[in-house]
Amino acid sequence: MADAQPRPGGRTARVREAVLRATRDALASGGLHGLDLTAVAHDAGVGKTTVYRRWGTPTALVADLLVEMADRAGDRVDTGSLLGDLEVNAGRVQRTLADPEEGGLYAAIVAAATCDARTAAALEAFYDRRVAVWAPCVEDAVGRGEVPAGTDAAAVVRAVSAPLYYHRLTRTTPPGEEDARRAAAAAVVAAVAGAFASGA
Amino acid sequence: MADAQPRPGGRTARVREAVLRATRDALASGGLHGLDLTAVAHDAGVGKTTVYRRWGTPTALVADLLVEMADRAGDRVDTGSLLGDLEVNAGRVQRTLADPEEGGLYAAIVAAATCDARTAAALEAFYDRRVAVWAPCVEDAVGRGEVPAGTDAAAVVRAVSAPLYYHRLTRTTPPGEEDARRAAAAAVVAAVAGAFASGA
DNA sequence: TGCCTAACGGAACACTATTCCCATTAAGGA
DNA sequence: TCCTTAATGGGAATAGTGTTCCGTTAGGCA
Repeated sequence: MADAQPRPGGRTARVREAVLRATRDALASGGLHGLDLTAVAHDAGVGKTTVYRRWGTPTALVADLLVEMADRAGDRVDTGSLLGDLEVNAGRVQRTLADPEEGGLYAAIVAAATCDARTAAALEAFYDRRVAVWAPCVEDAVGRGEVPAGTDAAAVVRAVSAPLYYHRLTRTTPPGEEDARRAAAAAVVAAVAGAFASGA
Repeated sequence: MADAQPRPGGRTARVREAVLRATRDALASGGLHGLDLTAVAHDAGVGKTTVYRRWGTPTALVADLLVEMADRAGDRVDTGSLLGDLEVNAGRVQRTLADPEEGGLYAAIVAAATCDARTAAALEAFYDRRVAVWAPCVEDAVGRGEVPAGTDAAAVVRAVSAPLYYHRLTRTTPPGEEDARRAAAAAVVAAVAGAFASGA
């Protein structure tokens, strides 16, 4: 997104990395409300003019952070069964959301996306990439005959994350391991029953 | 929450109503970012000092709005089957979230809750009330033998809303009727299979 | 190695959000 | 009906935040 720069050399790259790290820390600890560009610039050790010129608004900063985060998305696993794969996925999502810092970061990013269309587009792209990484689990399950052909793999993957995010965003206690197991189990059962088949 | 006032008579109540209405409109059209207390006061036809004195912050305004919204939560339905009941529920949630104004309002409220603990508590209370209204659908289904005894009714109700909210918050296109049907169907299938049983 | 220019950093500037002050209004009770 | 006082409303003062200017630094290239 911001990589087509005429001079993306050493200093520019270092500044971006430092600013995004400071942005990440600020979001994790103070949420979207605590994202002050002046403070971010100070924590990153760069002039605030630089932050204003290159990003301009808090939400643009979040959008760029999402681009970087997408580059670090973890790989899928292959346990041999859909339930096993999705339990691993659900566990990772649950631990991320339950962690005070990481969970706050994700909540703040979702909040930022509600305030700005570009950030919303970046968030969608971020989850599209994560879903694309895990969708093969479902496709493999189709190949093994675990779930019906025509199953919407992306929908199944999203069905695992959905209750965990919903829990994190609408309740004051974070989701636990039990919630993760339920999320995976419910998604698998529904997928097996054909609830995510495109024709149904 | 703000009802134990020494003099909650006519004027005070009218001011609160007008301010909350203006808050609702501002959130629906401009999101949390567009919630300017001065503008809210002007639109409500009250002095800005009043808004600052009684509420103080945008998130406090949202928290009070949630108290009022909880008082207007719609009733459950009784179609005679769990799937029928939850399809109605899912349809209402989906239409609410897909509506540009209403959907924006809910997204903004979720965003506000990520910024402030009191607002988060109000949001949780709001959904607790809505879940409590619909949980009897699941309990009735247990009574009819549709789903196993020991099923966590609240979890089933939340499982219907979760994918619709997740969709609204993480994607740029709103959830559609097909998503609502899938959400209800998946929740029912999972509940029938015992995925929401407390023991499992 | 040295030039050219993009990118950066510090400080002044402009603007908006918030609070303070005090006159005015209208609940609630005798 | 009148009195007491909580609550409101408008405007000025203040604080805090966002924006811009301009000199300095350091990539990129010959």
